[in-house]
Amino acid sequence: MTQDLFADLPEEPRTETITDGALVLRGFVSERAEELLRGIQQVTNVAPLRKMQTPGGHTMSAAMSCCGKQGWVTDATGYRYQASDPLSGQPWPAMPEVFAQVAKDAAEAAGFSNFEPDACLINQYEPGAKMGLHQDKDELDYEQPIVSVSLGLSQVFQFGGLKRNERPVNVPLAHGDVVVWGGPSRLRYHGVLRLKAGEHPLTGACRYNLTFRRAR
DNA sequence: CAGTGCCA
DNA sequence: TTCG
Repeated sequence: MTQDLFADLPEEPRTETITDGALVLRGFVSERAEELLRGIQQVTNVAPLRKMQTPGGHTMSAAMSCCGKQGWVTDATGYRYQASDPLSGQPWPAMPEVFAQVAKDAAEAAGFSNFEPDACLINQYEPGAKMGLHQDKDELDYEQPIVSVSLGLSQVFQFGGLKRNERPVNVPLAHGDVVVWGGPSRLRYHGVLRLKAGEHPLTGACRYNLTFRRAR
């Protein structure tokens, strides 16, 4: 007869606090990952991933697309949310059902009830791609949290302070992890370090990040 | 106003 | 590597 040696041990903590109002939900979407990846495929078939230009005239290293009522874009004009894809002039693809559900569930698990995102930014990181420290501040209502889903290769997330000069903490994020931040942490600087080369059985040589926001 | 990039 |  086999004994369950772990039966009496406390369950592995699945939730980690980064700061007040910022949590990592480890493996929160593991079982819905393939469905999420199919959603990414559907969206990017219509609104292709593209590397956008910063207002300063530089090309971002992460390729981006969007779905939902609003999409985040950057070009020479600046950062903004807009309802249409500048590549096609068409509305962004609708947010797949599973996207909205995952975002709501994760926000709820982190203590933010009734989160209804109207924007989902899809970031694709290939080896060498990164995202410098920045604040998400193009949204109207800072009472609404940010929900960030990691799929594929692991990448180091940096979570800093309300000022750029505060040293960020490094948080390695793996496939299936979700980060939720809001409240006093809503405007904290954050970013990701360069992606290291690797292979993931579901995504190959890249990482996807879904960032859910209430833009309006 | 620039800017999730870049330089010193 | 940290800084603005």
